Amino acid sequence: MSDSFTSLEQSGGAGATAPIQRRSLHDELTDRLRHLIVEGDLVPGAKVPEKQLCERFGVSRTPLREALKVLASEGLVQLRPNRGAVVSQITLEDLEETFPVMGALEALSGELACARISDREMAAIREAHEAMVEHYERGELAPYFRRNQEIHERILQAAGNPTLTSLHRGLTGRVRRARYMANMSAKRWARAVAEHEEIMAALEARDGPRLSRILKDHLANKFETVRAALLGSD
Amino acid sequence: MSDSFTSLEQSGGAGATAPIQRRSLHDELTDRLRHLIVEGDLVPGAKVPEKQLCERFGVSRTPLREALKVLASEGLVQLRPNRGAVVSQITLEDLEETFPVMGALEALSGELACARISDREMAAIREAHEAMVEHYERGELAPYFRRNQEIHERILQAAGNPTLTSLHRGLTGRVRRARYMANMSAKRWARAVAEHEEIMAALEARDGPRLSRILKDHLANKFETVRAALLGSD
DNA sequence: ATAATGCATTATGAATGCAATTTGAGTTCA
DNA sequence: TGAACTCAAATTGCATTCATAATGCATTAT
Repeated sequence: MSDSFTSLEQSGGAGATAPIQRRSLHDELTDRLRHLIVEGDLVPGAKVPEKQLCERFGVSRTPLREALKVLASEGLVQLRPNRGAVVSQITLEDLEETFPVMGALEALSGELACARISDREMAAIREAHEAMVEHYERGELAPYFRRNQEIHERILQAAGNPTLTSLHRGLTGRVRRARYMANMSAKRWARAVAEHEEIMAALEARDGPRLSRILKDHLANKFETVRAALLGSD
Repeated sequence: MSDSFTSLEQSGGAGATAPIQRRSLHDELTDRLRHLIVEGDLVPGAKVPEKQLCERFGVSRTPLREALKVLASEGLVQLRPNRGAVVSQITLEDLEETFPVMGALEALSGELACARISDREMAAIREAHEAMVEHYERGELAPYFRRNQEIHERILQAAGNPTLTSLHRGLTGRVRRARYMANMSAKRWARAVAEHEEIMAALEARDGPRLSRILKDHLANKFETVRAALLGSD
């Protein structure tokens, strides 16, 4: 949904002739607030006091409120009339409906990526994959997740469909706040890595339908992992 | 005395005790502007002068500008710093990347709908389908399209996934502005109706995977129709 | 003591004001 | 003629102000 973003970075090689990047305050604020929410600095359910944030960022309420409207349309905050904004909670039910959609989007990304991916992009994904597997073998969870995410993002990128990327990014932002990664059973982790081996195989074979299927299943399993983590079972 | 009091509260029928619902201006404005854009009253490429719209709606610039920020995040307008908003153009390239995504979303909706649809919903879709076919046979294009859209919306609804519905609605809004429906060849029209027969068959058989496939193909064909209409060929 | 009421305080929704930027007509100069 | 410049008018971005609704607290009644 940040299409307005791409339109900004249009012309200009580097250097003295490059247009001066001037972002409007509301745009900058939207990004910063989104970051605060997605990264968990503003916890779900917390009120979003305008005055306090205005002082923190040194701006007036006008651009801040504009930013809140946008974040509300993204589903990250809820605006209660005359009662201010709260960081929206993410429930298990939300995840239950979000993951299938992400699965469908990723499945499409796999199909498109197989048709369009360049050797350079393929190499980058292969590299990220191998780094991820190393982290797995060393039991390094956080770096594993970063690489994991990188791989999925790169496949999205390779698909070359900004609309698709944008929708997916929005859902990722919502889901990431669930912070489920802490506990994942050894069994589930092994399975995820095995699936990633399949992903690589299908991608390198440019087998779109197969990659599509694997990614969809992969996301479904990921949801099961999340569910288990949130319920404390498994 | 107290009698008349209590009787007021209790007898008041449906509305009397229901919470008074108030909408904020920006919320109302967002909907109205979105409608103006999606329905083509504001043509793509046109500037959106704040002052003029403020007078038209009788509000100040603040809530209007908030609404524009939201519409920009939906991709319906573009905000150029210090230069105001324009209704974003929809290019063939945009459609080319939007339709596959809509296809993926509708495919998912078909799969979910088959698993969850109620008899009542099924009956409503069947009814809309038959009305649509009648319009086809009479060559009534506009009513045909309305019913067509209704069917796809009802399948979405039956899928019972608000996130999915919401993303799909956003894409529909962007696409509808292309106003391609004017000219559709008899051949393409016949094919679309035939596909809808298949959709009904798969749905009534609760065959999720099949419906999923059909819907994806249906959307792909729809894109071809749109492309042909926009290029003036076929 | 507990619950209900009224009032002061605070926060939110929207309008207005002001500085900065863009736009475009009119003018100058090649 | 037309390209470039000047400057007023219009438009936009943001801050400030005003009006209204919500919240917290003291008081009162039960």
